[in-house]
Amino acid sequence: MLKRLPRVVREQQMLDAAVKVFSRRGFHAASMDEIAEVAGISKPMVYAYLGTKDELFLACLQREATRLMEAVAAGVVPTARPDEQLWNGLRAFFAFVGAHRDGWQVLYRQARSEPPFAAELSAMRTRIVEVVAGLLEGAWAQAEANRTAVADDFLAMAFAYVGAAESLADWLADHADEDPEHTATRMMNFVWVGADALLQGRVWRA
Amino acid sequence: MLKRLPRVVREQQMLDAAVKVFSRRGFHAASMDEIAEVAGISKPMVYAYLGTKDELFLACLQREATRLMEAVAAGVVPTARPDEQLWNGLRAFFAFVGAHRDGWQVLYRQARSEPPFAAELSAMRTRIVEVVAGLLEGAWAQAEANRTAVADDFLAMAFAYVGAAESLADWLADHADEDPEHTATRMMNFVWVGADALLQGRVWRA
DNA sequence: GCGTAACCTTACGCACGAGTAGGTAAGGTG
DNA sequence: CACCTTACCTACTCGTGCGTAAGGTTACGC
Repeated sequence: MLKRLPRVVREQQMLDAAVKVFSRRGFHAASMDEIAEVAGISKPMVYAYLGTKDELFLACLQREATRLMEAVAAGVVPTARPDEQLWNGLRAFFAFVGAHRDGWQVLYRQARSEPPFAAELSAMRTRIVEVVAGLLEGAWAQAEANRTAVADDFLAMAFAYVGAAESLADWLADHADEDPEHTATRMMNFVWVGADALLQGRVWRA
Repeated sequence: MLKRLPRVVREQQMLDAAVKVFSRRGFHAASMDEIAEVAGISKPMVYAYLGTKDELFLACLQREATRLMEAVAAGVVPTARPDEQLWNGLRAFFAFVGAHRDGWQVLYRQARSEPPFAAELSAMRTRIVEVVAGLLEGAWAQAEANRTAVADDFLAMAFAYVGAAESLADWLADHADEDPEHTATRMMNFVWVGADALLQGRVWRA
């Protein structure tokens, strides 16, 4: 109607629309018709450019994931101390989520429960968990702790921390007034103080 | 064909089947036909006893939630020290998840992403978060800390801990060889050692 | 200016699955 | 034994939404 636009532009518009609709409705309840309408284009164009509904969702997921990863990577200084790396990473992470509440709250949560995409998401999550586990292991080595630890221990711990971060990201997504910086501080506090105490050999016993 | 069974029995069979199918396929991909088939009964019976698909799912959710709550409540001794209450609660929680991997992994994760049920689940979650926040506040009061804290701080912290626990529950659901007791120990360690250090006034600074 | 390739549309086919109509048989109760 | 209530079935209707066929229109190279 208004203008004929080049493919790359339309594709981004479609992805924007798709993210918005998927996030509002959930994967199944979202209809290709609505996505097309929100994108201001007709349905066959969506199929022509981005493929089937599954492929479209995957494309959304990958775009958002890439952006998130890049945002975090951009915030981190690889030469800094482990705790500062963590701090910078968390700041970038929560800032991103705060700015993309839609994208976060639903794409990641959504993908998790849809069997076809769960694997994809799980793989990304695993990469993050491994990075965090690496940081922990680095800090552990520096602390010259006298206890022994297995790789699985770091992994499980990292797993828990990532879960906590995701949970706080949800909190953030729901509390419009919460400052992402503040959320990052909360997280940093209990992660690092807790981890630090643990690494120094303090253990809880029944 | 085989036997005519009383209503209550059939209802439980149907719920069992529904949980299994919902967990395997996800809410939308699960068909009422398959649920009926797994339950060894015809579809109209499901409608007659448990109502529409939404109502059926809700019934599953509520049954599982109730069981979980009861399992945890049964494990906790209300007169014990806060850390022991937490320990007992966590043990019961992970034991339950370990024994009901199906129910957990999918019902809760599933419900979260389906708009019609998200509210229900969110309410349950909030109740748990508040209990944990209460425990933290109790411990805080006992520690006679000299810093000030707001209710929101405890809530956010509890939120993060619950997220971490859920994350470890997923880990447990995926690692058939992991012992629930061990998972509970992991959790207890970093929650309590971390919280303890925090409550004693140790704070991380940039 | 004219072909052709890229952009874009309307209008459909078709499968799948929620929910129902209408009917059969079992087993208890008088 | 007549009855009625409860358990149970087969066989449909019908909406919804994915994916596509077939055709129109604008821009750009030559």
